[in-house]
Amino acid sequence: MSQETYTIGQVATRFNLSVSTLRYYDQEGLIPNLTKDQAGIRRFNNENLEALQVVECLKTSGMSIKDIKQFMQWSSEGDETLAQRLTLFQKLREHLESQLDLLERNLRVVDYKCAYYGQAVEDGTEARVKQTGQSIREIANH
Amino acid sequence: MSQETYTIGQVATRFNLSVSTLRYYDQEGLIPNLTKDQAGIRRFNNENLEALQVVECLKTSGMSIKDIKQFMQWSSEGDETLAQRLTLFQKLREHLESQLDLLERNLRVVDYKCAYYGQAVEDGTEARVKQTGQSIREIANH
DNA sequence: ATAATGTCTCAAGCTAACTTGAGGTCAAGC
DNA sequence: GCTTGACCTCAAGTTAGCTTGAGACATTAT
Repeated sequence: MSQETYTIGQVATRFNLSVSTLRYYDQEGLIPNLTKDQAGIRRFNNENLEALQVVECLKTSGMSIKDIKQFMQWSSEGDETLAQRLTLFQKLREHLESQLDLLERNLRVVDYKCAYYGQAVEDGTEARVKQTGQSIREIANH
Repeated sequence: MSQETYTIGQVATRFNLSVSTLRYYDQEGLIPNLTKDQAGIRRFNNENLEALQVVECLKTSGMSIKDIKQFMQWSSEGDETLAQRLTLFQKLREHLESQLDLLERNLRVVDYKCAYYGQAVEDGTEARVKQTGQSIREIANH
């Protein structure tokens, strides 16, 4: 377990976030137990970095800052909130599954569009490929 | 080819969008060739509905209104813009693939969290399951 | 007839998630 | 010793994507 700490600038680089975004997250309570040194400078430790990993996962899964904050609060409230946290992740799993489903359908449509416009560009015109075109719904529904 | 038309309310219901959202889309140029009757009421025909299908696909793939509008404009400019439209869909395909990748990684993390909190709830405490816990990065990277 | 329902425009309002700017501290390098 | 760069706070500004509200017609149900 390393005792090392990192500055906000280092963390920003590592997570590919801006410094002001990190300060905003701190302010919004997404990084529990983040402390400042005697000069008032934020010192990120490993626990903070792990929290940030979770934040990134939740954020890119579509969760709002407010809901992520709620989760972080529950986490710091101990065993009393275990059920809420379980429920949150179960809902998130369902959400992710339907997201994946949607994106896969979209990918099929986009693949078709690539083929369509690929042919059209080859032909120099949309006219021919337009004739044989399928509707989007046909493609999306496999 | 049906000649039928639909009111904004009917379309809103069918697409699960609000009436004001549809008006906003129209205003932003996402629905080419949408016409109004003598009373000034929007009449959606099949072409408009198909455009709306595309809008939904692009939107849920993460494209901005502005970029969707650009695509719709290109579409109505004819064969001169075929190359741009092809490029757009090729980029979108890449975007979708990395989106899918990310969400799949997130799903693995969330699955782990479900198992973690499932056990914790059973135990009545996080203490035990915390011992054996893996780091997020381990899970996300398979 | 009258009231409810659905449509319209146009302008203003709203929320989320940041970003920017002013004004200030501190440590390191020249 | 002074400037540069990284950090700080706090308040205000920004952008996207809608939503809401006021005021007005027109068609349908009672």
